[in-house]
Amino acid sequence: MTVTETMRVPARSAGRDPADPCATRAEVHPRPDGRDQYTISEVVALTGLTAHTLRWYERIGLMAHVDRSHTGQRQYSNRDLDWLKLVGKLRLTGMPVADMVRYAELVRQGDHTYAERRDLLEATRRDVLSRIAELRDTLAVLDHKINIYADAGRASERV
Amino acid sequence: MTVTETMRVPARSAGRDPADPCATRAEVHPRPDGRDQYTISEVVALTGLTAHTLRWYERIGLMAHVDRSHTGQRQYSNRDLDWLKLVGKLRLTGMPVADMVRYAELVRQGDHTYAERRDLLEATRRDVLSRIAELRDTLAVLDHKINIYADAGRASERV
DNA sequence: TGCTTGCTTGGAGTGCACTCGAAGGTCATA
DNA sequence: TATGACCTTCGAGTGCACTCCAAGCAAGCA
Repeated sequence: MTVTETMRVPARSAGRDPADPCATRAEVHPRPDGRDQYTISEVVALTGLTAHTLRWYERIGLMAHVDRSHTGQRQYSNRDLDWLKLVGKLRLTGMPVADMVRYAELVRQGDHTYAERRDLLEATRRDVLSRIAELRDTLAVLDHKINIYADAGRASERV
Repeated sequence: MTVTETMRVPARSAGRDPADPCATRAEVHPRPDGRDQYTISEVVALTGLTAHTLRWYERIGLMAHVDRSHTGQRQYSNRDLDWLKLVGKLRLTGMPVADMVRYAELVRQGDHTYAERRDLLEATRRDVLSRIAELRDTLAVLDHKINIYADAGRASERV
């Protein structure tokens, strides 16, 4: 992978708009080494997503435009990483990408969309709760079946 | 929908092979009205699947061949309905259709596949457990975000 | 007798979420 | 200076799980 640690000084791009696109304010979690610039391959290693998928996320508007170096290469910030972490969680809930894009748009539109964002998140929360209930139910069915097979196994041993 | 209640006498097909394809033995749950024959549109109503999907399930081997009337129309049994219910549960776990087909094949192959079926089910069980854990985790993130928006809302009220 | 409804078939089409390929630019090291 | 690693773009391709279509048969009804 080689991940050449260039670590240039934040040219002028680190000072992003304080009402930033894709993270809830005051929620940026700096990574242990204190850096705030990551190449796409570093983000690949950190998130488990592919570089293709990261570029695609940006193309469809699921991520705000990522900073570029003077040669045009992407430089992801801690804020971007936080956003990707949230996206990862939302993806696990089965939320369609289109809905996540909608949420990203709301974030980009600024503070006056708080209520709508909250509604969206609360609807998702309800979804997650019912998915958990479904899975519990499925677990019960699975356990029932597994027991049947276990009993059958024991019965055939006794023969 | 019209579901013409023909209710013919089980011509000769109800007496299926006791080592039946797609249900664990002694697990047929008769429906309240005591019937054991359903047209495809009745099954659509009972399962929420489309007729297209039901035919497709049969085509790909996710269901054993369904009985036909003398005119070639499908007649689903209670056993088929039980199987569809299990498939529905497995589908909720995110199990790929190909894996469900594999399980259906094992069922069709008879009793000597019990151990393998059980392994498959236990692997699925582990998956379900970890999905539940993931969803709980996501729930925590969601609650955290929702609280932030709620606080922001209260703060702006106070202004 | 014709019309409508509901069913049959095989094959083609759809939507989603990636996933890949081709052509080309930049940079550090041999 | 050239080799290789890494990046860029846009457009096309993939795999999954359906979903639909066209042509045609059977049964009930005016």
